[in-house]
Amino acid sequence: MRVSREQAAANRDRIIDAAGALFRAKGFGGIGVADIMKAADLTHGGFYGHFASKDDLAAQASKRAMARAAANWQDVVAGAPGEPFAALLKHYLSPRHRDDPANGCVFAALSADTARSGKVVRDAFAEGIAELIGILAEAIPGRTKPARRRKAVAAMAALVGALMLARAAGGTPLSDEILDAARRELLASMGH
Amino acid sequence: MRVSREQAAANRDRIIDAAGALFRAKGFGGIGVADIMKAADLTHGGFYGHFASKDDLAAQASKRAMARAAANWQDVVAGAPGEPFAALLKHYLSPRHRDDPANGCVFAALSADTARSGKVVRDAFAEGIAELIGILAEAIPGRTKPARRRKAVAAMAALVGALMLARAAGGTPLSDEILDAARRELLASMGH
DNA sequence: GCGATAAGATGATGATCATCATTTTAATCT
DNA sequence: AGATTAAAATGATGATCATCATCTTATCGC
Repeated sequence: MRVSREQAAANRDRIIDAAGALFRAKGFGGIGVADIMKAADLTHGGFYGHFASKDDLAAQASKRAMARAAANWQDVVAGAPGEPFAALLKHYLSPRHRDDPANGCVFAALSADTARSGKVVRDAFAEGIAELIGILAEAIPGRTKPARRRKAVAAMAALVGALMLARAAGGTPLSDEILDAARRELLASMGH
Repeated sequence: MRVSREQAAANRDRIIDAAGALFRAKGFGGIGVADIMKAADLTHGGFYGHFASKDDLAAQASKRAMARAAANWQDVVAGAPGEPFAALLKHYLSPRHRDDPANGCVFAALSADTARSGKVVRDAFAEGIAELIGILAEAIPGRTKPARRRKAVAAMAALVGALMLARAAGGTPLSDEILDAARRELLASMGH
């Protein structure tokens, strides 16, 4: 049952979005092509008309999620002109974000899988991480530019690590403690 | 071909160690029971005589790796009485550690998988994280005890996040930059 | 409008995997 | 020593999965 070109493009879009959420929720290996297609209201058959392989889809879904994250961070920064860094902390280290990995940070969800992937995927991730670091560097106070850059890199690592550990300890008191401690210490480290 | 009780215990030990390395290198789902047994120089058949399930093995291997990590951190701290925190940073955020996940930190390797696992696994991980945080808190300067605890929690998150991102960006210049920036900023945040 | 074409559905295929059953063989117990 | 037992090997089993082949049907180019 052929559909229009626009319909097909919309379908591909839905597949990429569904994959983006499911990969983040369950990992690259934790979800199958058939289930992704089902989540996009399609059957598994059409998959290889849209993508060369599951890895191809993973790459596209990751890139889209990274671009969305950058846009999202830009919005948060733009929405809090006085305290952009504090606003980012509040969003990123919230229980809400911790409890919704499917719609959350790609890096916190898929860095481990990425570390085990090929160079192409790792390069793409490095680019995405660098983009968020750039946004952070703009949102951070600091005397010299290299100092701001260094602080931004370290802050990025702290954000991702705190979210990941909070998720790994999910359901224990430590989970909330990690989010709070990371937020407070990061704020303090920026001359609070 | 039956073996002695000690031999069987040694075999089980080798299985747990092999699993600990392979799980860290490839993730819980990235390696099969048969390959783990092969790495322990056994065939797959005896597996269920030693473990109730693959999950059971994953739990035991994780617990052992966490205990080893705590002992390792204690050793590092004891070996650098003047600057225990700096010594931990140097070990943890080294390219050597980044490039050898199979023998490295369980939390950096398996937190994402753990976040997707059941409450039992998450509780075990929370306990392991808390143990390392305790060691960090002792190695950190700070006026009050709660302040040290808070700094330790945040530092733990920063360490794990930096290692994970450095691995995800492995092979790019950003990877080294992350390790360096995290080390320098963490040192600075402890009154350098 | 008609023929070429391509999207999506249905339904293999072969590989991988966790788990289990059976068999072999050596250690432990009496 | 002989009987018992348990560790490990061999070899299913059924499930899941990525990928591909084929078929149907509606769109698009003319």
